[in-house]
Parts: sequence; C-alpha cells; structure tokens
Amino acid sequence: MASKSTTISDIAKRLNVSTSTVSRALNGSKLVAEEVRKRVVQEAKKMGYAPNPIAVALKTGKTKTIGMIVPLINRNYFVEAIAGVESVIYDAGYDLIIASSGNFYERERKIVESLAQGKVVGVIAAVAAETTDYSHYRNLIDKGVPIVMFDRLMPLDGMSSVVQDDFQGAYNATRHLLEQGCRKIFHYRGLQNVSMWNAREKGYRQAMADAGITVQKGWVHTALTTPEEGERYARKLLAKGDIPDGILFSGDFAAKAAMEVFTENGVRIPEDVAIVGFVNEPWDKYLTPPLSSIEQFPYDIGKEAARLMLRAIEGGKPRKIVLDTELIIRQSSKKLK
Amino acid sequence: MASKSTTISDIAKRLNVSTSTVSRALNGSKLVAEEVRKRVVQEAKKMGYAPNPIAVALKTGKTKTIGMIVPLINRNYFVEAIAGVESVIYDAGYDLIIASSGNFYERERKIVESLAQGKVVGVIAAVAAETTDYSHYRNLIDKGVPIVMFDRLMPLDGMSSVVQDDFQGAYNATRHLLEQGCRKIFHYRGLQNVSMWNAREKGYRQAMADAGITVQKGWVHTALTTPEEGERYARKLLAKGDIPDGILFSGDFAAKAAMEVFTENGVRIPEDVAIVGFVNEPWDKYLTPPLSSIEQFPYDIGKEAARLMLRAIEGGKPRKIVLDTELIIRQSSKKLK
DNA sequence: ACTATATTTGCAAACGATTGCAAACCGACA
DNA sequence: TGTCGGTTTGCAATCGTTTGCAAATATAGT
Repeated sequence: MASKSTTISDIAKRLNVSTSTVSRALNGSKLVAEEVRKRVVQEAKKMGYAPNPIAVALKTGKTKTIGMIVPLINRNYFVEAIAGVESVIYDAGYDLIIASSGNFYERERKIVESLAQGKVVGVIAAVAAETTDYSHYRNLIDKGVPIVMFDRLMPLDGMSSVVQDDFQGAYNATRHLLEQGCRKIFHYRGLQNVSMWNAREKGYRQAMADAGITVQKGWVHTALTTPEEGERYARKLLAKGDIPDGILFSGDFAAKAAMEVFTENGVRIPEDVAIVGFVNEPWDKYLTPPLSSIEQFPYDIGKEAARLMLRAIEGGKPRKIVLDTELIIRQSSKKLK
Repeated sequence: MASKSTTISDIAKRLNVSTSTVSRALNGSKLVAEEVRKRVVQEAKKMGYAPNPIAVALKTGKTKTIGMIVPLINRNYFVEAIAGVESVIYDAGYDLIIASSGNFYERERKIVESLAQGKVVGVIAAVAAETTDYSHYRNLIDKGVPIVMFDRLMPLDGMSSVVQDDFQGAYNATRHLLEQGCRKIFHYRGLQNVSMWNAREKGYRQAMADAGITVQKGWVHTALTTPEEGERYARKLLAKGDIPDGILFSGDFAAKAAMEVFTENGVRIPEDVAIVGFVNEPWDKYLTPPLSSIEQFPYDIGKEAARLMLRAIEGGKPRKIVLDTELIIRQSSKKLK
C-alpha cells in the first residue's frame, strides 16, 4: 500500500529528457519538438501519469476547486442549489468544497478565512442570516478570489450574484389571491435578511395598491418563518377573531403550521382563507389541502451561479442575474372552481 | 487586490531567524527556545499569518480535506448523511469535497481517480447503483487512502463501513404488520444493490417464518423503487384482484404511488391493506393517510462514517458499524385502534 | 578553565510541478 | 569553415512548507 504515483520526473528519467521538456510536452507548449511530444505523451499514458493537483496549485497559485457556503445543508432550497452548481462545475473540471455556516456569523467567518488560504479559486455563497459584517468577504475579494452570491445578497460590490425575483413572486401571488376574490389579504413577512423580505413585502404592497386596496395597519406581520411562529400567528388571528380571506406567507413552514391550526379550529382553506406560501417545499403538494407556493428554481439558480463563477475565474466582469419565479397554484388558494 | 498573504519567511525576516525556527515554533516542536517560540507566535498573530494548506499538503503529502461521493445530492437520505459528516469533520478541521456520481459507474470512476491524485486524505462513499467493478476503489486503498462506505457496501475488505440494519428494519416492520392482524403480507423488493434488498427480504421472510406463515410464490415482487413502478405494481394487483392485507415496500416513493392508486380505486388504507415503506422520507407524514416507514437515521450514519474516517486517517483499523433503524408507525399501517 | 553534554539554531534538500533564460543544436548560407 | 537565425533543450529558481543533519551556543560538571 501507499504506492507512489508517477511524477513528471519519472517520465523524464525514462525518456532521458529534462522535467522541463516533459512538462512542456504535456502542456502542449510549442517549445518541444513534435516527435518528442509524442513520445512523452505516450509514455505518460503508459505510466498512468496524472499531474499532482497540489503541486500545480502551489506553483500556479490556482486550484481547481470552488468553495460553496450555505446556511444549512439540509434545506431543499440549498440542496438544489448545490446540485445545480455541481452539475456545471463538474464538467469544467472543478471540485466543490461545501461548508455550512448554520446561519452563524462566527462560523461563516471561520469558513471564509479557511477558504481564503488558497484552497479555492472562488466562492459561491448564501450569507448567514446572522451576518451583518461583511469584512471577511471583503478580504476574499481583495485577495483576488471572486465571489458569487445567491439567495441573499450583500451590500458589497465587485461580485456577481443571482437571486430570484422576490418582488415579482410576491406580486404575482398577491394578484392571484385577488383574482380568487380575496380583498382582505394579509402578509406574513420574515425576519432577518432584510432585503429579501423587503422585496416580497413590496411586491405584495404593489399588487394591493394596483388593485386599489389599502393595506391597513396590522395586515403585515413580521416573524421568523418557522412552524412555531406560524402556529402562533394563526392562534393570534383566531384569538382576535380577525381572519382575513387570504394570506401570503413568506415561507412554507410557517404556512403549513398555520394551516393546521386553522383546520383544527374549523377555519376552512381555501373557502374561508386562501393561502399561498413561498419556496415550494417538496412536501407542499402532499399537505391537506395542497399548498400553493412560489417556486424559485434553486437548481437553476445554482447553475447560473456556477456559470458566473466560471466566468469570474476567467477574469470576466461581475454580473447580477435575477431569475423569474413561478407561482404554483394548488388547492390551498383556489376559491374559484 | 490580489494582496499576498504572509508566509513563514516574512515572519522569519522580521525576527531575524530562519524559516526552520519559525516553522518549528509554530508547530510546537520542542526544538525551539521557549522565549523564541513566544516571539514567533506573537509576531505570527500580529502579521495575520495562516499556513498555506497547499504547501503543507505538498510537503507532508496529507491534505486536510475529505472526499465524499454520493449517488445523488438531492436525496434526503444522502443530504442528511452529508450534513452528518460535515458536522463531525468540521470540528476536526477538515474540509469536505462533495461529488455525485448520478449512479453512473463511469462518472464514479472519474471522480475517484480525480480524488486519488492526493486531493483528499480519505473518501467516504456510497457506491453507485450501476457499479459492479470496484477496482477504482481498490486503487485508492492501495494508495493508502482510507475509505469508509455507507448505505451500500462493497465486497472489498480493508475499509470501514456503516450501514443501517436492513434485516432488523424489515423484520420489525413485518412483525408490526402481523401484529395488526395481517396474514397475507406482500413484499415489494428493490432492484440493483443486491445486498441491501437481500437483507430486507430476509428480514421479511424471517418474520413471516417466525409467525408460522409461509410466503407463497408471487408474494415478493422485484422492481425499481420509483413512483412509476410502484404505480404499475398497484395496478397489477388490482387487475388480478389479488390484494393482500399488508405490504412492505422497500422504498417510500413506490409506496406512495401505490397508495394513490389504491385510494383512487376504493381500496382503503389501512383497513383493506396496511402499508409500510422504507426510508422515512420527509413527506411521509403529510400523505393521506400518513405513511408508516422505517427511519434509518442517515444523519447519524453520516456522523459515524465521519468518525470512522478520522480514526482511519490516524491509522486506526477498519471497522464495520451497523446502526439500528426505527419503525415509525403512522396511519397507513394502523388497523387496530 | 576546559571538556563533555544538552539545547538551539540554521542550511539545504525535498515535495511536484512551472518557467525565464541561457545553452546546445540544427541546417543554411556566404 | 564560420556565422547567423531558428528551433529544442536543460538548468535552476520558485511556490511555502517541513525536516535531517550539522553547526553554534548554552549549560554543567570537574
């Protein structure tokens, strides 16, 4: 065991040439005689040579691996994004180092610092909810390591990003509720990640405004998009006896929990209150009733992010991409037949 | 931009000592005077020094990254396993390179070969369904790169593994069906990955035998565990009018699809036929009726795999771990109140 | 004070590749 | 035969560390 792999100088010895020649031959430099090139390439194949990526990385300062940081690994949205990234970079010959921040700033900082030591040529990241200080990313950029953000943006320039069009998504969902006859539509807004929730709230408000309905005080509720908070929200509405005829949730977990509370308490969905969520979790379609939601195509987001990364690695200018979302209409919001 | 990081020799220059001394001081060798060590460490911190992992890897031949190969990235089981692995190795200072084989042998081979170039110190893998030739893994072992298998095993020794106890899982599930009063219990067996399905089938047969029931010809059906095949299976049973009073599926996707067909055709679950699946997909609990299934704790499997890997990296002997599963009983199999 | 021993230090090679520069080689032409 | 231009080649440095070994310095014992 622990058999050594063949190196460039093994080949050189066998052929009685210098390592320089072998290196050049293998890299297709025109500084080697055609005849020699052939022999080197052939011998290399025979000996099962493969360049040592570590050595190459040390010499050239560039690895063939890309880093990806997500808040959570086991969230469908991120999983799909990872799959998307992987599918693209694999074909380009890159590896993917994955790390999760757990949404903690401190951990994210450590990860970024670790990646900054030259392990990766670029970083694709969705920043942690907790993060408000971006200097660790700033350092990366200063070191010449390109960054592509997705999902959540950072107020930093000099980097690419790809996000879904939250405004449009919320706008369309709200329109849909209006079309179903809803007038008193509430919005459950998320906490943290200001820009994202802002965009969604704006979309909601715009749609309401366009329909000539004024959003009254108390119609927008801000909380974490967890099941617990969703449940609490529903109970609060029930307690106040203030049930709207439609609700746009900024997350499916909260929506689902709220739906359960409503159903248990005799509030019918969608007849009494129509519900639309955000993110389109894989289990939405199995809920009773199936939950309408906004699909964000995280797999495609991942692919785009990866493409931007490859561009950036080759020195391309940063770009910002916004992808359309799609409203998936299911039972939970269909008042009309 | 592209600012260089401080190196060991930057520190050496500043302190008028040799790089050797700095290196030793930083690595806690006892070959440096205590006083010097202090100064070096302090200066290193001041200059924001962090060792270049690439250089270290080249010199020592050992990286601080572990490779992980899964058939599919976006399958709950694997996602959880990844999360488990990550949680353990992160604390040990390792990075995780992730690659998916798509269940294709050829792609798996390329991944393994790429990782074998010294990029990783160890590989945690669930082999592709298609794979029957294991020489690429053999090569890894021969190179001294430890391997930890999970989920699906390989007929190779010299490596660690961690799997769930499929036999016990199937046995318990079958017992449960028997306890609910089922006598004519069918088993939907998977295709490919022989060892896994074998274990499950054996568990099923053993439980039946222990209950004094002979499994008749035709009671075990072999097919892919996809929704499509599950649907086809249910239709076949309906067509033959041969509905058992219980079915143990080797996968939840097939079970779910079959349940839908049954329900559509007036076959009641669990009254007419009780159903238990395998894997406990996250949406099982939202189906109507909620699907009983066997939880395999992939997160824990990932953690164990990671621990075995760390052991192996430190030269520990290979070990094989088998984890218990847990039967999650839901509506779909509860005939008794 | 002087040697023997223990403690610290630095030189230089090595890991496996890449690359600027100088040297060797080639045929051709005068 | 000598020189020139072009093509091929190899030397040696380099990337940032680690580490065996020899050299330098400090400590101790007599």
